[in-house]
Amino acid sequence: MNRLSEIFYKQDAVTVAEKLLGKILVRTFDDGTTLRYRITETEAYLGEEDEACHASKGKTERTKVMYSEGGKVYVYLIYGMYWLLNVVTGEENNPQAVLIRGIENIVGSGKVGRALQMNKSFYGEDLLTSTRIYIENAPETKKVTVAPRVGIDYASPEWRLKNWRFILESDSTKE
DNA sequence: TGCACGATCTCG
DNA sequence: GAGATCGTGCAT
Repeated sequence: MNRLSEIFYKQDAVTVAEKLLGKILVRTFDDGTTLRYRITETEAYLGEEDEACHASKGKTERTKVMYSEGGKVYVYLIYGMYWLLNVVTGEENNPQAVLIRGIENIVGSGKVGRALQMNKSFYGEDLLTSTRIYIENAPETKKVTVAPRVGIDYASPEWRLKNWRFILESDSTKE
């Protein structure tokens, strides 16, 4: 096992979002089944100033985990139906997170949450110590495409147009 | 205590 | 193009 370190998660969300591409998301279930997927698409949400970030509304029951130091899981229910998986990044009291939008063969944040059977019990889960979900290191990747984030039309152009969505093209593992 | 809405997906 | 479906946040 080669689990990503606390140092990795303490970087800012934009950096972590790009570096997470190609890393291995590991999910182990109660029956011992383990799923391992390469992360293929992410989005960064950076601080209270970022109008697209849930923390732009300040610290609430839902967003408080983003105020902890990097390495925690932030999950939330969207449209009453899908649990979206995020990774908290940065230092304590600097609310940031990276949304996992896609993993191998599963494109779409809602589908990722469903495939990994996310639920509220994962809120605040520690990726550094958890046995049921964590992320393993993997070689750096190339051919990363950037694009604006999705589903945040409510944000002003300054934030809506930032290229904080990162997509790993297929066959782009370095070496 | 109530109500509007959302970092989505699927079907038609 | 619209419906499914419900916790959260803020107004009442």
